[in-house]
Amino acid sequence: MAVLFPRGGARRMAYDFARIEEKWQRFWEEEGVFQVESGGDRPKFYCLEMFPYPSGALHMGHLRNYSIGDLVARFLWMKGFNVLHPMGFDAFGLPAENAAIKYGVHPNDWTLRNIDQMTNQLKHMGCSYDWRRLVATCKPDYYRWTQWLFLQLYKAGLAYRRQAPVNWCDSCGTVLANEQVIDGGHCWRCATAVKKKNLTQWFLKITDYAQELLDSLDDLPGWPERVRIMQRNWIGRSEGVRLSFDLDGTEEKIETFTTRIDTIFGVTFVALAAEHPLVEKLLELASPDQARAIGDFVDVVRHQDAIERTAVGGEKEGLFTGFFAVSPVDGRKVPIYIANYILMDYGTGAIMGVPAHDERDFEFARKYDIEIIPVIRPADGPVPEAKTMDVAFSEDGIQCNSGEFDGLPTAEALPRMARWFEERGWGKREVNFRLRDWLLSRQRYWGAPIPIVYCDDCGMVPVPEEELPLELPLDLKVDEETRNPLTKSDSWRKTTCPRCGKPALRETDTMDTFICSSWYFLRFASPFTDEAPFLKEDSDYWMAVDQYIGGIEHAVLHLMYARFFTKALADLGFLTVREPFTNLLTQGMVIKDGAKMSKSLGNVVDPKEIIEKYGADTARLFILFASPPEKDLDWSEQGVEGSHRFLRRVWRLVEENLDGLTGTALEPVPMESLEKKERRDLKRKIHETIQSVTHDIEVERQFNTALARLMELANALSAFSCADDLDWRLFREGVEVLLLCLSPFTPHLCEELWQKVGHSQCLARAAWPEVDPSALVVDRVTVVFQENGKLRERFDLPAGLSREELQERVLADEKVRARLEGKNVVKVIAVPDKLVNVVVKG
RNA sequence: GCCGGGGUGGCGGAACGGUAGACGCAGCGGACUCAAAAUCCGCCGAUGGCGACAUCGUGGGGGUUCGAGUCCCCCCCCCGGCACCA
Repeated sequence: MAVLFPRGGARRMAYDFARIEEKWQRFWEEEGVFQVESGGDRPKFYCLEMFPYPSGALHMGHLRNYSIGDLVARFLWMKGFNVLHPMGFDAFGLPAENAAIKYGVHPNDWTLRNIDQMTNQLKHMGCSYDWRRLVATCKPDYYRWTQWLFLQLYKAGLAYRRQAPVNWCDSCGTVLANEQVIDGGHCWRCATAVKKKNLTQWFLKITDYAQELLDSLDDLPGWPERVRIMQRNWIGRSEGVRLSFDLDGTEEKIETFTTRIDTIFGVTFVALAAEHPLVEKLLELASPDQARAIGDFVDVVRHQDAIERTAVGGEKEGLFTGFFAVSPVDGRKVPIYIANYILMDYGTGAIMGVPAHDERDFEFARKYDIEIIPVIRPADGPVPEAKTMDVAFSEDGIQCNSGEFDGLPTAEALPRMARWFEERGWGKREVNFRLRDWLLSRQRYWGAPIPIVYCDDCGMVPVPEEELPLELPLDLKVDEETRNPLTKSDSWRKTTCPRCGKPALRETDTMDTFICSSWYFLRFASPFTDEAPFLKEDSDYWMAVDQYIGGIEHAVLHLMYARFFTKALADLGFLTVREPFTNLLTQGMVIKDGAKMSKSLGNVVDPKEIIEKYGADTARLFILFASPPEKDLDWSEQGVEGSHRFLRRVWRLVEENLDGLTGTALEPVPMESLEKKERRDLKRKIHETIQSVTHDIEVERQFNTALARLMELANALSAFSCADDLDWRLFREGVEVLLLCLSPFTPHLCEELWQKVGHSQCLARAAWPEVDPSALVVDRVTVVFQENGKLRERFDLPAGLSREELQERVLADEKVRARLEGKNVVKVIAVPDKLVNVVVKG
């Protein structure tokens, strides 16, 4: 302890976190400490956390997300940046409707009440948000601009309506975008198995940006590699050749797509998806019996479960149509099948079957006894025997049975044969993507209405921009039967055509809420304007988001959509940047008892209770200390207590030494004027702490190790005893560095203690401490002596000894000499300030 | 199957190719107390030894190196993503 019995012996105050936290939250708010404007001398920094859905209460994932964000925002302000750190609510969505059905509350009331509650909770966390900039996507002054942006995309041809087989979730009562179907065909929200339905829906042309979305992933070195890989997988680019086969005896052509044009000489069949348009043609051309067989088969396949049909290892089923296709390269006639494993969704909905070199085609050919022709052999082996093959040979190899291409390795054959095809006009090189257009319609009430009117004479007519927002009527009742009351409301549906004035009908679907969250980060830059969704001067100043923080679950949802929006808005001239988020941090989950916290497992810990019991500072400290941010975090009540204990020790460290601290000059003592070891050690510790904490936060984003260093500093300060004024000056320097560096983690406690030691300026707006390089000078080091790399002795030696000097001094030591007695020393390795390793033989 | 990320004390987790286990939690011993809580001090990878010490130890097996948790090769296990995508 610095002082056992504090001077004056006055009764000291206990760490009353509730009082302190309330006091400083009020102070920050009343003084407008965290309000920021664009411009000024400081470089800008935009720190953003994924905004929450207003479910009613914060959960641990939020607590973690926002603790990390607030740490970054506060740290960077102290480092000299002009930090934009806003918060809002992703407020449209299904839970509000479910609550309406269950509790008889209107979704709007339910949502607004939850926003109030959660805003309150966020304020109790002590986060440094500029609350003036709050946005809620369900409010007309926000969705007005969501609708406006939709119309801009519509005008640009990026929003369109068409009929397509789409994903339908029975439980949610709406369609879903492809990204929202996970785990082999389940709804991302409720895990219900989705169905395919043929519906006319609104889409956004995200596929226009597929190539750029893929390419510019390389321009995002600040993103975790795994997120970029997930997006790359999702976009699923593949290069190949589109080629057509003639339908024998007709003028019809069958378009196929292949990435393995090098296997063209091995084609032994052609297969069509059951939904392929050519199937209709075949029905016309076929004999009545054949037509019946085809019709029956197609019916069966079309009714097969979508998931089952696209699952690996699913039973392949096909039917020979009785027709033949003609191969363009050699005029061979091969049978045409309809097969359940061919997807109309991908490529052309028809394939060339090469069983020798494709696993799926192989399985199919064996089942239906189709010929197999190997055209590639392994580089180091013979041509596979068609009769005895038991798996397809799908690797690279050497061409054979391929005419003029025989002997070429795959890597060469592929481009050459593609060129050959193009030259002869048989096919065209083509790039295919797995990414599909974004289905944005939702058959739900609680969302932003799609601002389109359908007129018998004029067709689709956009609602005029000056009439926006097209407000969602709040006087409709949401219940189980009328899932989307807009469809039953004449006052909503019946309108007049904006173009011709005749009676017309409104669109009753609303927008996917991911649309709302695809541009909210832009609104934060211009939250007050009613002229535009955002002002270019603001977005030019603030964008891109320098640090974005959120859960990995949005790797291919929100994060892909927001990238698409940013690019589209840039092309429309509204934005300069083409990528919204420069650096991305994906935090791990909060785990308890080895499993994700969930109601069904009953292992949920409510942040509210933790904050009430221990305070926000303790909750934040624990969550930042228990694990590095990207890893999952194991919740431990004992760990929370440990964090609380640490804060009480910091409190006492200041409180019990208050007289000494305030009775001394606020003037750091330079290292040069310190001679005593204890003083030099403490001075060094203080500056080493600044150095490593800064590095851990700024470069490594390892907040847990930063805290470990701060705990060490606190321990060192506790162990230091002050005898004279020089000691107190040093001690005070240490305490202030501790408070400054700890403040982004536990801001309330640090503000309070900062004030106690005599500062009148708010700590949140103080400057981050600077490292004094002269204080980092190391006097003595521990050098180890090793025998064949094994640790034998330790020595405390002056730092900076030369290689030779070090070796000499260590080898001269009595214990070392005794150890080496009679041994044959082959080699000595000396590393200054580290070790001396002796290689002995025998 | 393909692509990522992991595997270190009882637990969460640290370690520029150079003292493995920082920091914390739990545990053990002690101080203070009538007692408890709180707090403080000490110990805390395993095995053997009273001890100084010794041996082993970062999923398993090889290798490179004076020296490997860290680099290379092979294998096992866990987590995540994609997957009948032509």
